[in-house]
Amino acid sequence: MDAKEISKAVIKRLPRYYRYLGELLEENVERISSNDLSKKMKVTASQIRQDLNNFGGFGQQGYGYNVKYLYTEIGKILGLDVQHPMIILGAGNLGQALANYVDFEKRGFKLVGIFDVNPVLEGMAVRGIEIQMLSDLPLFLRENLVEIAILTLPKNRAKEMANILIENGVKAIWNFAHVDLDTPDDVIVENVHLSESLMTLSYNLSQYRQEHVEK
Amino acid sequence: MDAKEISKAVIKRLPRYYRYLGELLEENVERISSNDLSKKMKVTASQIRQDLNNFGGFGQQGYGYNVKYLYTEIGKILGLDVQHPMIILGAGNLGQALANYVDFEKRGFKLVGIFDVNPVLEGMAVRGIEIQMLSDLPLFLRENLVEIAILTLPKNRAKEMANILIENGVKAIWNFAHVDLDTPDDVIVENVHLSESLMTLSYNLSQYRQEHVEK
DNA sequence: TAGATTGTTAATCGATTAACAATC
DNA sequence: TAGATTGTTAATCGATTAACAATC
Repeated sequence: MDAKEISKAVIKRLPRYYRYLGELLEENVERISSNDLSKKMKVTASQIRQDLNNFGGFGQQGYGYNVKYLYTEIGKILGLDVQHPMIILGAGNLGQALANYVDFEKRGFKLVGIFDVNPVLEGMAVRGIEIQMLSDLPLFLRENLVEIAILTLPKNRAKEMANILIENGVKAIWNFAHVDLDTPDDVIVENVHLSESLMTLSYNLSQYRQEHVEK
Repeated sequence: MDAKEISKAVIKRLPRYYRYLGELLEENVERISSNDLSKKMKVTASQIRQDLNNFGGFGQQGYGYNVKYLYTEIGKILGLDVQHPMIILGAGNLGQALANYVDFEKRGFKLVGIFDVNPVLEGMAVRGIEIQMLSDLPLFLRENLVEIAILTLPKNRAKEMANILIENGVKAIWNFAHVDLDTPDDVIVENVHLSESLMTLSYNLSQYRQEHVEK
């Protein structure tokens, strides 16, 4: 029904708008113009207006944008107005770090299970949720509604578990494993490849040095 | 001296090439054509050739690319052939998770210090490195060469510490705090905004559902 | 030499910015 | 009404893909 396809670039920017609007809201700012926001965010005002207009006319000529309204609307667009039951596979440091992010819960991402292979961890609780064995995952998925799975497993096991998730109807995977998952079209994958991010940093650092006369 | 400016899009793809070439190397593949690599990586062969040619002619007509050679060369471009002394600010779950990534060390990213505000953590060691108090950071920076700082602190403290890092000559910040740092041109910042990544996932999930007849 | 595949130019596509009429 | 600022079209810029001559 929706005719216009929204570009990936726009979508990637939405959460950043949401963050800035949230900050303005905390500062009790009532309205903001694309121009003022553009200065804060260091993007062009034109881009802000174009981006927002992909989703409808949130502003008002001569006035600008109502911060609270825009914040709420972007929240809805991002799906933050509904609960997303979520599990974590891999209760290592990273898995536990993510489990402890209080902010996620605030935005509707509700942790309902944590799984690991290590029997030593079994029964240990993180934020009130007991760590279960990965072997119990298929049963858990049949008995509980899970929308999002967070994968913080080594790459081989990540691939294997991704298949189990897909077979059991999980529709979104937040993948921290250093591997590209092969998934059907109806499963959303968002990758966080930390080592690639660090390499990008390293590239920029090396490059900058070469351009600005090392030695 | 280098005339041609390399686009950000290309740079972001480099680590992924590096990862795939590393895998091929492990599988003892000696050479690969842009066409075969394009199938594996699900990008166009044309893009691969264009990307690589930004840095020089690594291939050979009629043959393709030598995997080992290309892997090494991309490694050099990414600055992985030299050591990067690195510290972590924030010894929470995320900081500890990053400290424990063995892979980083393999690529030249050498952890030389971990800092936190929590006195309870003082003296505790992660991977043989004792956690120090953040108040000791300026002194540490004056006495030790640090290239990269990893920021896993809450946003207010992150901003404050970023300034201290900059004042003391740290040239690159890997920022996990939910804030955009304001840094001079000669300081490289690479942001990892995890909550924004999760929101993108959430958007795609919601969108897919709306397009494919919920209910 | 014939076949394969790169390096590179040209064509296409998409995203960003500029400009301005519409309108609050 | 006059001023401000959006929504939106048009112009520009950049990135991707296609095509093919060069060459191993």
